[in-house]
Formats: sequence, structure tokens, C-alpha cells
Amino acid sequence: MSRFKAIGWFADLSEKEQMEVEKMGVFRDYSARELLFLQGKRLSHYYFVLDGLVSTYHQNEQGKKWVASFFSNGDFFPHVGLATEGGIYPASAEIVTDTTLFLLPAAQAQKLFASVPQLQTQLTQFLFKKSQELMTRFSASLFDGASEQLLAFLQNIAMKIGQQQTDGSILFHLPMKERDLADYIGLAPETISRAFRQLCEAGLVEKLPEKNLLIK
DNA sequence: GCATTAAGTGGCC
DNA sequence: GGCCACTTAATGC
Repeated sequence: MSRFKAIGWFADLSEKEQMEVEKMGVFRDYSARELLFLQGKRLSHYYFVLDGLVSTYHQNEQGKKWVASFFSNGDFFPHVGLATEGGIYPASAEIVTDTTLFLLPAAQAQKLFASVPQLQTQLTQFLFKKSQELMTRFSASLFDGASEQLLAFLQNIAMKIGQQQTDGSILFHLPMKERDLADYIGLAPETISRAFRQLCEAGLVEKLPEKNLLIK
């Protein structure tokens, strides 16, 4: 039985074809805070997230970090080099929570994407979604305050991984640390902390034990 | 247990 | 909002 059930990318392929793809790469477990790859290094693999959370980020000399994107179940990264030979990683990647990945060697990935037209389509759709995500975040950073940005982000993941409650609120587990969140939104951790409190006081969000959140 | 890391708070710019 | 200092809480060895 194929292990790709959890992700949509290969749903159009037969069981046998999926096994073929599995043989092209390897499954691997990572634990939180492991470094996956560094920006500028030679691109050796592409990655499919089966379960967990990975962040890709840029970092300056002072150690300031900016998270470009989070990748969770079913996501694929990085997004460069498929059309060209021998790329480099456009950002660094680190494991946020314990994660299972499917590692696909770059050469195999090129072959695969070239030979399965559906994958091209799915890739285009996926890139479109990610691009929209980035634009939304960018305009929010210009026009919204810290709490609004935080709320928008929380609503996003709540939609993705949360469970709707009978009263209409959504319950979910915050997969990353507040620090990671601050790096993503681009604000100081203290500001995120305060924004969180404002949202709680406004009754929009409720903090539950073990980083579980109720969003109303 | 102690040491390190993360979260929360207040002051000051 | 950022940065700094500090306290408290959680986590790791």
C-alpha cells in the first residue's frame, strides 16, 4: 500500500505507479529544530511533507530571521529549479515540529514532473495558492496592526487544521512556537505576545492548555 | 536538580 | 512597534 495517501499529489496515479514513485526517493523522519538545508547550497532534493511542519526562511548576519513560508501536510518544496539543471536552494529550511518527509532526488523530480502532466497542473495550482498567500500577507503587513495580522494568520491555520465546534468557533492546536510566528509575521516576539493578549481580551481567541486555541 | 529556552511584562525610545 | 531588562514557566540534559 502506498504511503502517499496523505497527500494529494499522486492521487491520479495507480497504486502501481505510486509504488514506482516511492522507489525514486526515500521516506525520512525528522525531529523539531533540525536543519534541512541552507540557502545557497546545491539543491539535492525536493521534499513532500507527509506529516509535520517545516519552515523556509532567510536570515541576515545579525541572525534576524524572516520565515518565507510554512509547509505542512501535503505541501511540496522548494519551488525552484524544476525547469533547469542544477539549482541552489533559494532559502534555508528547518523542521518546526517532528516531521515525516518524502525526499526526492532532484534528477528524479525533473524526470517525474516531466513525465506526469497532472503533476505540472497541480504544481501550478499549488504555486498559485502560495503566491496569493504571500500577497495577502504583504498587504496586511502594510495596512494592518499586529493583532489584525496575528488574527488573520490564526484564522488561516484554523481553517486548515481546526475542528469546527457546535457553537461555530474553531478549535485547533498551534503547531509552532510564538517565536516562529513572530519570524513569519515579521514582528518582535514581544509584540506577538501582546497582540495575543489583546485578541484574548477582545474575546476573539481563547488560549487553552498545551497550545490549543479556540478561535471565535 | 540545574541549565537552557520560551513566554510574558513593563519601561523607554 | 522595537529593543532592553527582568520574571516566570516550560523543557532539556
